[in-house]
Amino acid sequence: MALEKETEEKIFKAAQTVFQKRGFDGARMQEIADEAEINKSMLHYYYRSKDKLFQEVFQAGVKKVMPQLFGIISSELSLQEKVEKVVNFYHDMFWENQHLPSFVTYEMNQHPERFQEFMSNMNIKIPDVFADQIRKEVEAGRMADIPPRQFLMNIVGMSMMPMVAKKMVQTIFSLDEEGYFEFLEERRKLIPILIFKGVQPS
Amino acid sequence: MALEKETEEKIFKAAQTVFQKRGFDGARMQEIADEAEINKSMLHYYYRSKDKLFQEVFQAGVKKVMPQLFGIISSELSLQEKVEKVVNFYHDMFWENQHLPSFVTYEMNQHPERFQEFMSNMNIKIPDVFADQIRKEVEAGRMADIPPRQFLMNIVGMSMMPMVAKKMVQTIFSLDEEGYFEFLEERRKLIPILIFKGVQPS
DNA sequence: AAGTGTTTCAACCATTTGGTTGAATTTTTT
DNA sequence: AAAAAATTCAACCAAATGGTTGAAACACTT
Repeated sequence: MALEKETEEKIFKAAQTVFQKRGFDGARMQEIADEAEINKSMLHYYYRSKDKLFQEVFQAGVKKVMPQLFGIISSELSLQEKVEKVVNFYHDMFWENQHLPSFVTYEMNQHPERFQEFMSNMNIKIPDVFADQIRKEVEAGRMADIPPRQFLMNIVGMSMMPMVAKKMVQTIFSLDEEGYFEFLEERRKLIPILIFKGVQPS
Repeated sequence: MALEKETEEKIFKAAQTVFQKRGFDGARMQEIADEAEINKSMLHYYYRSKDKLFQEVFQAGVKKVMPQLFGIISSELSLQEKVEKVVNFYHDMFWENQHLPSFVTYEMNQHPERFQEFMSNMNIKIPDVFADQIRKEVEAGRMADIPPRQFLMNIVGMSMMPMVAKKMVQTIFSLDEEGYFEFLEERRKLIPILIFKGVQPS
């Protein structure tokens, strides 16, 4: 039982590594087996097919991102704190899972049908508390009128884009690994300021 | 000779459609042939291999995006006008090439080596005129101090992210095709305002 | 009309790939 | 110690896939 769980986990982690790096179409079962240091037979012993293994990896990926995001914006924190928390969450998560943002984004485009149901099952919608918070700021004249979905898109776009387009950013700005990380740390501080100044009333 | 060019172009356009939609690994030569309404033999008659065909499609994709972007920010327009032009360029280009932003971004991550040289050959770096423009605004106290690369990243991130993550945006915000397009048109107007308010001096 | 390049078609090939099988070995449970 | 489960290995299979070939039909140029 101890070994059993270990192996299943080894396989799963290897699958995460390979799928997130290569995508579904680019991933090879043999590479997953090698990465897990087991043989191909074991893959099918624990997970019946590539498809099934992929689904679990993908869903785990979505679960690692979405609940946290919606957890933060559904909380009772101030808007300011929410923005900072979301930005920090994306940046922290990215160090541990460099390919995750790109992976989830891309595979979601490739197989939307399969996962829209799965997404609806989780509580994926802009929470009232978040929309209300923005409306209140607008009515108090402390914020320009902006649709909550656009406000959210600003935060996510500003944070995720440089992660999803890592190699593009590195190439255009001539950044090695270290320079790229500095670039992201620079952004981490800048984004909340930008977001709020950006919606000041004019 | 007339037919020759036509066929080569039919193949190329079909390859664009299929590669941009499915990615290199997901694309099938047979599907490209079907899309072009010719048979597989012709693909190899004009383009020797999948790899070669892909390279041309990818490079054409990069060329459709990068020179325009850098053309705009290298021009003699005001900062304000540049931002508006870039945002409009991304939004206009996207209607015609819905998969292009996602395609270029993703494939660049998958095969960075192959294309970094190609990118250097084009004049891909932040032009002095753009950096100077920002520096001047900062020194005049009309703008908060912000690294030019971050300023550029803001524009591109705000514009491209909802395109690259189309299905994610649609799912989270419950948008059908029409609602999604409205969402993007809403953004087209919002982004320049946000960008400039965001960097106002405090 | 002859010759050249283009296009089709169908068959073919080698390789890759996801998946299977079954026997042998090791580990865990009872 | 016996039974059950986990693991390995190597061989195997069928389907998919990128690519090739060669002959026949067609189009275009000269």
